[in-house]
Amino acid sequence: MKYWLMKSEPDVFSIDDLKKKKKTHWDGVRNFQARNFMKVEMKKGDKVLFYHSNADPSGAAGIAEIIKEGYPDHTQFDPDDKHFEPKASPQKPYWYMVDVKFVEKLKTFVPLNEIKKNPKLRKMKLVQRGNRLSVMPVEKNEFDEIVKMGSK
DNA sequence: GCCAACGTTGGC
DNA sequence: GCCAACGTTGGC
Repeated sequence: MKYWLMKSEPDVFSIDDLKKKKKTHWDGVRNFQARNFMKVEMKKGDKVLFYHSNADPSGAAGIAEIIKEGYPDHTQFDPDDKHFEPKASPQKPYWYMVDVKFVEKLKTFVPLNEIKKNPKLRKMKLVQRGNRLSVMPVEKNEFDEIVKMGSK
C-alpha cells in the first residue's frame, strides 16, 4: 500500500466538504507528474493525507482513501469548463483523476509550520523548496508521523 | 533545442 | 496582494 498527499484549497473543497459528501472525484489536475501518479501509481486502498493549500493556515487536515483508480477526467472534454483541454478526446484523454472517500478528519489540524519544525518530516517533498505538486507520494513513516501529530 | 514571455501555484 | 519558483508555450 502506498501513501499520498493531495492538496485542495479549502475555499473550493475542504475536508469538511469531503466529510459531508463522503467521496469525490479528484478532477482538475493539470500537471503531468501529478497525472502520472494518479494514472499509474495510485491503487485502491492507498491512503491519502488531505492537505489544505492556500489556506489560513495551510496544513494537513484529514485522511482519505483511494476507492477508484485512474480514469479520464471528464472536465477536459467540456468546452465550458475551466479545465477544458482542446487537444484531448474521449479516445485520447490527456488527463486522469481518481476517486477518494472520506476516512477521518484529524482531531487537531497540523499546520505547515509544525510540519517544517519536525525533524522527522524534513525529507518530505512538501517542505522542499519550490515544490508545487498538488499530488505527491509520502513515506509511510511521514504519513504516520503527521497522523500522530494530528491525533493529539 | 534554446530561451524569453507568460501563466500558475502557493506561502506569507 | 506580493512575489518566488516552476511549468508551458512559441518564435527562432
